[in-house]
Amino acid sequence: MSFSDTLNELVQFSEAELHDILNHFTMKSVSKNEILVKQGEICKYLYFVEQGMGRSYYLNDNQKEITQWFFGTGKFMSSADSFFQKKPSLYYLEVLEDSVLFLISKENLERLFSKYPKMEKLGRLVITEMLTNVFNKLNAIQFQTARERYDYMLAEFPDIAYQVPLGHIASYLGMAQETLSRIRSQDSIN
Amino acid sequence: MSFSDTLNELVQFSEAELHDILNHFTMKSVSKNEILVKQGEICKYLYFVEQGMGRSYYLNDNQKEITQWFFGTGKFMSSADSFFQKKPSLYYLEVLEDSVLFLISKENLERLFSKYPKMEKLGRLVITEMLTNVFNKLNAIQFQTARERYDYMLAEFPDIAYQVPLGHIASYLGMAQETLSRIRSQDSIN
DNA sequence: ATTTATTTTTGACCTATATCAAAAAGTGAT
DNA sequence: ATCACTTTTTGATATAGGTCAAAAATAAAT
Repeated sequence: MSFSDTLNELVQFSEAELHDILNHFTMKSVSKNEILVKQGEICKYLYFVEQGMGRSYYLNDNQKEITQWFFGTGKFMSSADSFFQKKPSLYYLEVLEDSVLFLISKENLERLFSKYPKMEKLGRLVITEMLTNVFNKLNAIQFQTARERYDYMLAEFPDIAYQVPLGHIASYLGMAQETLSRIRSQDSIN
Repeated sequence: MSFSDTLNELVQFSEAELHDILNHFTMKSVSKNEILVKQGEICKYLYFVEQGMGRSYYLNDNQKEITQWFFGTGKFMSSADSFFQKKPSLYYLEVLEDSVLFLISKENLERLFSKYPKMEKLGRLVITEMLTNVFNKLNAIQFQTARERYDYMLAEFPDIAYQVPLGHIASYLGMAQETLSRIRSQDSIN
């Protein structure tokens, strides 16, 4: 589903509105492993993943990368707090495969917000959906076994689960990568 | 800090605006252990905790209560997804001590949103703050020891940590209540 | 095509924390 | 003040999953 379809599904826009809104975004092709934002930098753009996927991650005390979130095709990707509050980002934002993104600056987004009240609603929808998803992950992580967490991953990100390095998924799920490897090998037996 | 002070701190309002906004809310006193929303019901109101505290929780497969979030004085409390999307709530909302709340229906809130664009901004601020907090908890839970999680709790909810039953905190932190009890008894030795 | 680097798998061992059970402490109601 | 009920603590035991180390499989580079 294209960007404009996604927008239109969330809130009904006219052709002209949609056209104008699209014009506030910039399309960008980025290649695999490109870093969009570094920890400590301000996240200047909100991205829409038209095609491809990305992740956010941080470095823990042992400098190990911990994946915080995956952003698949059709999702908005950003370091939300950094973007909206103009604070240094706690996370890296990385593209995991060659991707096409639409990006918008905070200033332009604000312009859209004031021009189209419906955009405010769209913003609220997108961010509450994100909040719900994060709570879901929290519930999965909080009390479930490694096996169950992986099942959650398969359900939540079926497209992503098989396309990114094992280690990224393991850290996302809060387990050692050896554990995830063992879980997967169990699966392939049955 | 009172409700109007909190609003004013997030976004600057005039006296008249503030007065009008306040008028869209209803003040309500609720007593300890009162349930505001049950799992499966639609959460009809957004609450501001003027005084007191509450929590959201759900029942796991063994019918055990799992605390999902604490809402202290000065915070907005709701089952966000249910409230904004009018979907059945996945969570109970409970008041943990005699409290004073300001509540508003979705319809009234929408009215405020369209009347005061600044309210939209406030809404965005509140919800991105929530999102940040949930991500923080996720990071704490994902890879930290029971001891470290409890430290996170003390840092994040210092007021709440000593005022609610141990079991609520343990489930919030994703550990057995026996474990939390042992952590605390370690503390009191030193 | 080889070599080099990266990622995944497998094995052995260990530890943090869960679970089960029972005692102790605390709280509320009559 | 006593009884009933709830919450917290303590002890003993079990286990899921972490850690360390090395081998195997993949992928990337020359």
